[in-house]
Amino acid sequence: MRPLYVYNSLSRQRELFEPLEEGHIGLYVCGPTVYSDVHLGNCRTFTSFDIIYRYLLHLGYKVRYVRNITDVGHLEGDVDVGGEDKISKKARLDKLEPMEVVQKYANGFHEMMSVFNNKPPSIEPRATGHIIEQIDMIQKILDNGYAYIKNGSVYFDTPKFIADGNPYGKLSGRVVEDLLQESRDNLKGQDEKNNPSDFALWIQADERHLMRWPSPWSVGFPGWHLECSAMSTKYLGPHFDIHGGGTDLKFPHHENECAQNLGACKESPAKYWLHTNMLLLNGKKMSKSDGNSVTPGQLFTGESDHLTKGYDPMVVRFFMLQAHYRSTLDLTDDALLAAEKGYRRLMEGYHTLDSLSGSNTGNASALDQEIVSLIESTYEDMSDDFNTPKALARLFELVTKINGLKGGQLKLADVQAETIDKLKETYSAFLFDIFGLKDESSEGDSNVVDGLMQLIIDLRKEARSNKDWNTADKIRDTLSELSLQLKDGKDGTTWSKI
RNA sequence: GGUCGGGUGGCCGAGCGGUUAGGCAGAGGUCUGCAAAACCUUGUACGGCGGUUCGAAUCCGCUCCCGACCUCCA
Repeated sequence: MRPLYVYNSLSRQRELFEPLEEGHIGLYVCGPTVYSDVHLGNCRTFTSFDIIYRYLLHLGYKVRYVRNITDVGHLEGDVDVGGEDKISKKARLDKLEPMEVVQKYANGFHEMMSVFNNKPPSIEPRATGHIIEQIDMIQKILDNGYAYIKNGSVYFDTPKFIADGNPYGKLSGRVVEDLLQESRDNLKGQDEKNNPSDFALWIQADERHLMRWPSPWSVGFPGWHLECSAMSTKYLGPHFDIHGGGTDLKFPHHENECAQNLGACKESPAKYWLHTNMLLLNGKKMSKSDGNSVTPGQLFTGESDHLTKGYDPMVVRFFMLQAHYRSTLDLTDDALLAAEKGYRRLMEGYHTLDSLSGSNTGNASALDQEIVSLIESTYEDMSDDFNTPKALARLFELVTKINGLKGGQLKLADVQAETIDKLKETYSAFLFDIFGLKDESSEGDSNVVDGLMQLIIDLRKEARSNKDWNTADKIRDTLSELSLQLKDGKDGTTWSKI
């Protein structure tokens, strides 16, 4: 298998990827909390991991991809300052059952994932379906002495954990002394926790809370950080290959996951931690409150002050591919406009390539070697921490070759038939299997429309050969008003939707 | 305030010690009844000031901006 390098947040270095078990990979990604419509930033994160997942599969690994759905335990604000469960709050405000809220937004989330052509994970566990596992894990942490009970709630004891030499702060780069110091400074009398750096594992709930379960400590609900630990352990074991999520989850969520796993199982959950960076809008973080925000829906329809038009989901996906997953990506109308054209060029390249066929079985020429080496580079770039922008650049260089072969600037006779086949295989593998793009132009057009268009094109051709420019231009202009564009080429006229 | 990341040509965005990134826009050209589209070719760059080096966008120091996290966040 081709060597793969990944940037590990834990070591802050690019490392050679070595699975714990030959040929198999356990991948856990923190999923969404389903209390409102999917955020566009979520879409970038899950699309990034979708591409990672797809590439691992393409390399031949058997991947168990676990991505949870958080349907309980995610609080707004902190427990001790009256933080309320996000799902529970939404249910109360909308007068719905919590599970109605969960179902509604989980459905919406799945639809959006499908619109972006993201593959579903192998397992999509929900927090509410794993209350028993979470209670078990809390008990283990208590048994190991890293948690304490206060008024029916259970808290993780960070000072004790640190005092025993455990690496709290390693993943997120926090300095332990600072965390403890900060804790002492901020400690106020009314806090239920012994220490502000402690976090809730189990939260006692009163009758107003809609989602409550019995536990050895109280009727309540689990803390947010715990679910991921419990579910990743259940489905991937206490130590697995890759844990992913957005970089904003590094602290405290992922740091606490590490602590919980160490506290319960004495093992750090993942060998490699991968973090995706944020999506910005016009250079700033998206935020609903100050209006700097675009929903996926608005992006597709163009109904937003930030956009001049709507964009196809595949254009958006292509746009995301143009940046590395660890870099912030700035969404602007100009950038999307550029991405739209680039995406079309890439797809056109695919169609052009499809129409080429090699017949040369002779020796490899310089051009031949150039193409083979570009193919190889595409794989190398992708294997270098999933560098999609670089791999994409190689593909565009191949487009130039493909167009040259089609246009006659390059000689098809110089390229071995075998190379053309390999090029076709690689090109389509990257476009569709790895990058997960879809060829929208070939979808949804019925035979009737195709037939009618061909008839119109034929009639116009007749008019043109009679030098009846009025008729020819009238056809062209009318179709143009219907957003149908005619393209007069050397080999006849083709059409497409604008 | 603390921690971390970043400032690359008109825009987006790779690269991170010597090589053309790539896409879009611009310019020139091919094709064409005209136009559009498509295709080909092509210019422009590394926030500022110092330093290390034969050589720096890439390393070091200072400085100025920007962003993220530190509290729910993908």
